[in-house]
This record gives sequence, C-alpha cells and structure tokens, in this order.
Amino acid sequence: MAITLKDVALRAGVSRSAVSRTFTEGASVSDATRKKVRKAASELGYRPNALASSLTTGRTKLIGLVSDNFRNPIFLEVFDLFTRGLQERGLRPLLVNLSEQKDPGQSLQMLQTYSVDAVIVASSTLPPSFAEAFRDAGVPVVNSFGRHTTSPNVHVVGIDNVECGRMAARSLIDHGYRKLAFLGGPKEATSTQDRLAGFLEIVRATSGVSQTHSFAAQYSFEAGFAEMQNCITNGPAEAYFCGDDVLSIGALSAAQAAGLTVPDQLGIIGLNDMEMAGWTNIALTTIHQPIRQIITSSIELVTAMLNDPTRYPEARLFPCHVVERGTLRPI
Amino acid sequence: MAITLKDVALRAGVSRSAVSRTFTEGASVSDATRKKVRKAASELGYRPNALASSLTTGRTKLIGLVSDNFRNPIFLEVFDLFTRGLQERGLRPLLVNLSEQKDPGQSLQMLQTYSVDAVIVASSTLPPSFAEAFRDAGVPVVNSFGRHTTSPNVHVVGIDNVECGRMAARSLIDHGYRKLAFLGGPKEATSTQDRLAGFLEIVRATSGVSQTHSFAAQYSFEAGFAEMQNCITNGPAEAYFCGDDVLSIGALSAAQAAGLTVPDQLGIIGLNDMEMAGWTNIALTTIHQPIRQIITSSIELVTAMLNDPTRYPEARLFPCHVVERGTLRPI
DNA sequence: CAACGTATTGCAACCGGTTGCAGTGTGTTC
DNA sequence: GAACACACTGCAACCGGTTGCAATACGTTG
Repeated sequence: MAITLKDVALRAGVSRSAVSRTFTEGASVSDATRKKVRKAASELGYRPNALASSLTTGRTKLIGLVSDNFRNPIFLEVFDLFTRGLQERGLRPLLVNLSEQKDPGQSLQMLQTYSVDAVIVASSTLPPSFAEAFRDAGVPVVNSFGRHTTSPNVHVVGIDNVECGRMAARSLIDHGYRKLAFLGGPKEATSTQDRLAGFLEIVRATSGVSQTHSFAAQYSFEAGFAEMQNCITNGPAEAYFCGDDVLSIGALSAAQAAGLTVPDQLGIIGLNDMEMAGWTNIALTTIHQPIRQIITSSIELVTAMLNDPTRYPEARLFPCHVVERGTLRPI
Repeated sequence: MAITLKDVALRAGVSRSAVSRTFTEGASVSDATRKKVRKAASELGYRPNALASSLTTGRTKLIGLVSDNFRNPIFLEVFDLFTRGLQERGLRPLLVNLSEQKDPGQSLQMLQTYSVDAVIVASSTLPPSFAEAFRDAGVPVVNSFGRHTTSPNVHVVGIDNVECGRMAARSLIDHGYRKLAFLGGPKEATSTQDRLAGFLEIVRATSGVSQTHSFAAQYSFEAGFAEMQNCITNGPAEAYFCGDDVLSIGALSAAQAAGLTVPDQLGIIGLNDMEMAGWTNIALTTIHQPIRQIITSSIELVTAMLNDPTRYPEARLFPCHVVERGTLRPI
C-alpha cells in the first residue's frame, strides 16, 4: 500500500494536520516541523493523494478535453498545445473522444463522475447546445473553435467564420477566378454555414462572379476527394474554397487525379493552415487560423473560471489571414 | 453543491449503505429498495463520485497515457484508437505530454498523485528505462511501440524493428536499387538502432549492394527534409529507407525540390503506413505497422494487469508488411 | 513578573463513498 | 409451532486528506 499522511506523521512525530499543512501553500507551520515533515516524507517517498484532497477542497485540477474529430491532422497541434498549456498550469487533461457519441449526456455524466473542474469542448462542428449542456449542469465550460453568436451562453474562443468566408471569396476573386465554389465541411456545422454566408455575401456583391456550393460529409481526406470528384463530373468551377485543409488536400488530390492542373485550371484555398499545408509537396494556399492564440486564450478563460465559475460568458475572436502558397495562380 | 449519497438515502428513506449498494454490481439489495433508490436518485440527478469511491476501492479507472511526440501524424490514429479503446472498457485516459520533460520522475509523481490504475507509455523513442521507472514504483505499465528485449522488465507491445530493417533492405534490393541508405530517426532511439541493425544485416549479406546511413534529429517533416538535403549534397544514394513516414515525406519533398525524380532517380520506403501515406498526392511506399492491433493488445494487457498487477511481463510483437505505392520503381 | 498578542499545534469532524459485521425479517423444513 | 437458513438492512469504521477551533507555547510589553 502507498504511504499516507499518517505514516509520515508517525515518523516525523507530529500530527496528521501538521503534515497536511506543510504540503499546502500558505498554511501556518513552523520551520522546524516543516523540516521534520519534509525529511520524513522524502525518506518514505510520500506522495499526497490528489483525489483524496479533492474531496474536501472541491478541486481536482482535472480538465475534461472533449473533441469529436481525432482524424483531422489539425488536432495534433490542438492536442499538443492544450496538453502543454494545461500542464504548465498544473492542470490535467482528461480526454474524451466523441467519435461515435455526439450526445452530450453521456460525456457530461462521466465528467461529472470524475469531478472535473472545467471542460473544454474543442470542436467547430458540434452544435452550441453541446457546450451549453455542460454549463446547464453547472460545469464551467469553454467552447474552443466554436461559433460566435451575438449572445453567447458559454465562453467561446475562435474565429469569425463569416469573415473567413468573405476573405476566401475576395482572395479567389483577386486571383482572377470568376466561377467560384464552396466545398464545405459538414452541412449542419455552424462553422460551415457561417463560412458559406460570408462567401455568398461577397460573391453576390461582385458582378461577373458566380458560385456553387456543396458539402463534404466530414472533415477528412476521403470526403474531400469524393466531393471534388462529384464537382468535377458536374462540371468544375474555376476555384474552390474548401472547408478546411484536410478537405482541400483531398480535393487537390482528386483534381490532380482527374488531370486538372492546379493552380492554372483549378484554384484551391483552404482554411486552418495546419502544419502539412506548408509541406513543400503540398504547398496549400490557405487561411491561417491562429490556433496557438485560440488555445492560449481558452486556457486563460478556463483558469479564470476556476476562480469565478459564474464569470459572465464572452466571445473571443481572433483575426485570420491568407497564407499564399501554391494552389492559387499568381495575381 | 452536488447531490450525494446522503441526499438520495434521505429521499428514498433508506440508509446510505443501501444507496451505495444499489450502484455497485452484485451487492445484496432487494428489488424494492433498489427501485426506491433508483427513483430518488434520478429525481435528484445523483451522480456517484468516482474519486470518493476510489478512496476505498483503490481503483480510479484512470489510465495515464504518456507520449513524447505530439507532432507526428501517426499519433492521431494512436490517440484515437487508445481513447476509444479505453473508453469502451470504462477506463479514462489521463494525457501526459512529455514534449519537453524526458525524465520519468515528474510524470511518475504526477500520475501517482492521481492514483492512476495503470500507465501506457506510447513511444518508440523513449528508452526502456522510462517505462521501467513506473514498474519500479509499483505502477502497472505497458510500453506500446517500445523495444522488444530478450528479457523485458515491463510489458512491451510493438513490432520487431530489426526485422523491419531487413524487410526494408530486401524490398529496396528487390526493386533493383543497389546503392542504399538508411535515413533514420533519432540516433539514440532503440527503434532506430534496431532498424539499422536489420538493414545492415541484409546489405552486408548481399553482394553488389552498398549502404550509408545518417540520422534525423527527430521524427518530423523538417528533420527529414533537412537530412535529405544533407544526403543530396554529399551525393545521394539510389534509395532510402527512412525512419518513419513523416521523415519520408520530408525527404521526398527535399528530393523533389532538388530536382530528383521519385521513384526513378531516387527510391524511398517509409515505415508506419500512416493515413496520409495513402493520400494519392503522396503515395508513399512504406512498411505497414499494425497500429490497431498493437493498441488493442496494449489495452488488453492493461486490463489484465488491473486484475493481476504482478503479471509476468511479456513482449508481444506483430508482423509488418510492405505496402507498395509510388515511391519505389516497379520491380 | 504578570498580562497579552501572535504563531503553532493537535483534536475531531468532515468530504463522499465502501464494506465487515451484527441484527432483522422472511420463508422452509420437520 | 419451533428451529434454521438466507436475503436484506443499517451501523459504524474506514479510505486519505483538510480545516475550524480550542489549547498551547512563545516572545513582548509595561
């Protein structure tokens, strides 16, 4: 069995309280006893039990990290940054993979069972109601990469997807394309709808420019490939704004397979600027999403909520910008 | 405050024990009380506190999942499969990102503090001593993707890296290349050393075949790109066995950038068969590592150790095979 | 030297469950 | 109808810590 408070207390010749206090910041203990306790503890190899202490303090330092897409390469960066950021602050990520179960009920219940201090919902495809279910249950929650609404019910950190849609349309037009298309992510995702709205806004406001749009079943290479094949058989547009980078690469691949040259016969612009978009044999022109800032900010919000769980919900939006690489022809 | 046992007991008009027992499998409770308790519990929205119960049962169902490379795309699949597999068995992954801290001490201490039931070390680059530190501390551990030694001190699930080295060399030779090279991962990683050993074994046993070898600083696109540039300036070999797929893609990219045509002027074979190796605009010939089986098996071992923590350590190896795509010229 | 303020300390109750044990009630058996 | 086995049930102690409170110790002050 593991070493407990009692063992250390016995060895140091003090009470259990004294031991507990030497290990809690700011408690009243004399240097003499603190020293005795430290010595006994290290001799025995004592490790305080965080779970036991959470019982009285009400804090576990466990943060639920839930996501619904473990196959999109963008999540490599997301997980890396989240885990590091949380670790730096002494918080522990408890991972939840939503791949099948899109209903919040089950994960909510599980995360409550483990008394997580807060939950981060990292997804651009889950409906706002998902994160809200956590809030309704009294669990502090941040929705990273979520939709910005005018009256958010939960903290949201992300980008302005409507503006991204505009940005993409403008960029395609600036590069001389006229027959545009939006090859979106899942139709029901709010991010998809917002991007489409922005895209349409610019297209409709620009004379001589037309558009079509369609949606991929999910954010994956295969879905992008398949949907681009569809588009090609229906008569391809000149340039595509794809829902994200992994979709773009699938689409790119389908275009090449069909013998279309990129960027001359067909232009593509993605969204995310994930690491491999910059790989020289991919060289995808894309809209950069400031992942690092979004995650840093999300973690800031989480820690802020730890101190004030009822903190008034806010939306934090970060600007995006186009990164020119090789999939749009030169202006 | 959350609903506790006591609240439910009060409402149902029974003792706390009765409530506790209705929520534990196989405990002795009559149907009548069970029903009363269930009713009261659901009316109040009671959620048992897993952490509190862990105090007496000694089980948290928390599994530490530690890894040192969150940037290699292969880990997308790894995390997806691990989290799903663990969830299916009612276990919870507590993620540890080792990106900076390669010393087991700190993560060990943290995971002990959270009383994890077991730890999975998912890495082909950490030394065996890393996983052993957990075992020495009495924490059940499985080293996934670790090195198979003749007398393992901890459970290891992975592949035979020496055999992979042989397989790669044979494959390159079969495809008609004669001037071979190994562009390995980190030099100090046991997997790198083993793969090199197998590679050399075949090269030396085959007349008319020569080899050189060098190492990338880490498993990343950039490192592969940089090391291939080095190789090219030093006079490139005809074909390369790269330490893994992401390295291969970096190398591929550098070769193309230098104007070398693949697979004619330069052949490349990778290792892992990660998802994007199959993307049609990459089409990497590579050695398939059966990730799914390795992870399933690792989880099996973990659950077995939950019941028998002193289970005799074993090594489980899974066979690999070459997946022919476009980066070796036809035989 | 007595009175007093402050810093330490230990006691004991509590956090939310679990579980050994003894007591109760029911149904069986003869 | 008495003896007995067995299924339930609640009590109380315990898991490993934390913390309010009262007791003690100590150095100061007048």
